[in-house]
Amino acid sequence: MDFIRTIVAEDILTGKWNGEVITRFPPEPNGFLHVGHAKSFCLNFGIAAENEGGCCHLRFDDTNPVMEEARYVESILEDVRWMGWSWGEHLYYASDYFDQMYDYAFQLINNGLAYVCDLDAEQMREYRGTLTAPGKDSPYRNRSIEENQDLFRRMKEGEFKDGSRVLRAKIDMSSPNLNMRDPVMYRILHAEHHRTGSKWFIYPTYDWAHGLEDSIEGITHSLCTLEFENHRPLYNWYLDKLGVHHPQQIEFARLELTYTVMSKRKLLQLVEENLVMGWDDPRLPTISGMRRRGYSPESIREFCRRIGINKFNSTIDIALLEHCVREDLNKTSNRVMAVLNPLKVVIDNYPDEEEEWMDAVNNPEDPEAGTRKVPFSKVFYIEQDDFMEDPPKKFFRLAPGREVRLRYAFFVTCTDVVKDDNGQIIELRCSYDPATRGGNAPDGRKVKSTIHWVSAPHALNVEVKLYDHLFTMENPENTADGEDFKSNLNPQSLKTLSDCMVEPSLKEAKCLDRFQFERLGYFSVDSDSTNEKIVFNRTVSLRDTWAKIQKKGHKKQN
RNA sequence: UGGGGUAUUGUGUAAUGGUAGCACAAUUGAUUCUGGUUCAAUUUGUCCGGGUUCGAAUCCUGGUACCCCAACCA
Repeated sequence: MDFIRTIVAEDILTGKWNGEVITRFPPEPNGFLHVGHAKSFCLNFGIAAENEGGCCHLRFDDTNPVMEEARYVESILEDVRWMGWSWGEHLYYASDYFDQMYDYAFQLINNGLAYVCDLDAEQMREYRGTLTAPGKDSPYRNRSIEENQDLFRRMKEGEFKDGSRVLRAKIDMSSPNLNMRDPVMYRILHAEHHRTGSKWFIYPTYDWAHGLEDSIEGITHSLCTLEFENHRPLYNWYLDKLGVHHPQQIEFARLELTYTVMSKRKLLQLVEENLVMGWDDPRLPTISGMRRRGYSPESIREFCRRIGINKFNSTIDIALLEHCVREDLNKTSNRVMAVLNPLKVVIDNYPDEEEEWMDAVNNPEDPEAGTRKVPFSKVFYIEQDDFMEDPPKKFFRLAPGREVRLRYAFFVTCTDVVKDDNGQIIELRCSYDPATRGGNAPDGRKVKSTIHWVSAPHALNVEVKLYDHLFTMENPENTADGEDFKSNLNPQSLKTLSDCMVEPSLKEAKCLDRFQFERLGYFSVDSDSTNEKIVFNRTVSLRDTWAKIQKKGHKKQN
């Protein structure tokens, strides 16, 4: 149990909130959700679900109309729902509280705790002081309550230009916590809001609004990330001065992952500069990207559970995410045979027009998944990597004179290698043993390897997209002088294979369907698929000990 | 530099004064009609220095390192 759940459990035991647990997930609709957000909403919805009567609100923190768009609201709703969480009746928008917040602000003005300040942004920075030096009081700090009331009302009416005035809390310009040095509560913004339209000319800042949103909704445990720890005294101040419900804020560390970036700002940059295909690019750690790539919600939730919750920055190895998705997909996805880089094979002693339908197990991890028939014929494809003319010691697959098993079919022996004028291998000739039908030899002889295959006349031609890490560096921020994170983009992160062969059972595959291509990895049908051509995304490869052996071999040679 | 946080194997995370455990990664072996899965095993750790105690990752004390804060972003 993590430290936050421990606190919640204690609070229930002591009856701190009358045993209630009300959490919330408060995204700003200024971008798509990523797996870091998943950590947060799995925590919030998770805690609510684990406690009887608990509930978790989904609230859009839409206080800055210049950054926010309705389409982001849509995507966030879809992503949270897809991840398996439901907010029930509890869908809220900060913008629904704008009137209430305005009243609260007036309350502070009436009590001499807030004032309208005419300093511009640069002047305000000068007056704020530095980390070590205290700030100076604004010359407008001691306006009369009446003048503040009048000015603030006129700010709301839209009388003043953007940036000309703000409403500030009157706290302490010499506080060692810079957030307490008379922070801005309202700024003038003549901007169209995606929900309130042109009703407002002033918008609350996050610091003013956020605590109020939690308070209005009766949140008990307000869970947020570490950087807001410094803001907690300010939220406390607002809530105490207003005398309203005061949730308990608890901070935890953001998720960081190796080989990727996790800030909405950077993701936006990649999208806007067309360095990726969009917010749902399968290489991105966005929920929509991971969905498109073939990740299951279950695997992402399991990942979020395993990484834990803490109070210090840490970077999780992306291998853990990959492990979680393999673990889930191994149990749930049906096996099929697909050849990514085809090499034609002809069996000389197999009848020309013959076709046989072999029994294949759909999922050895799940007997319920049943079996299917896979067509076999004289000409088929195998993986180029499954043949070597001059194999090293540890290579177990097909080679001249060697016998291997074709999965669910026959034992075949390579008898000849056909090459083109350039010496490239273009075809293999084999003989087969009819007695091994189904894949077992009656005499009990063994082969070192079983390889997959796809019958040529029955094959479906498809496109496959292979993905690698988006960045070449574990930490993309680790850059040479004068470069930014984009200089670490991996030019090999997407590899498109347009001439792959898959077994005919895949003809009916629908968008987002997941499969294991035997011996290769997990693949999912991409939204770019057409009636003419199915496109598959590789979600993640299978663990590949042969690749490791090869790598080691290379290292030894070099 | 003022303030607020945090330090446990390569990476993450447990242990709340009593054998430093688990997962991922790595390595080895067994099983296997997927070089997959499964199973078994191995390697590596309490930021540093003092103190209290029979006993300290945990308590005290002094250091060190890292993160956050000087947007009218969230």
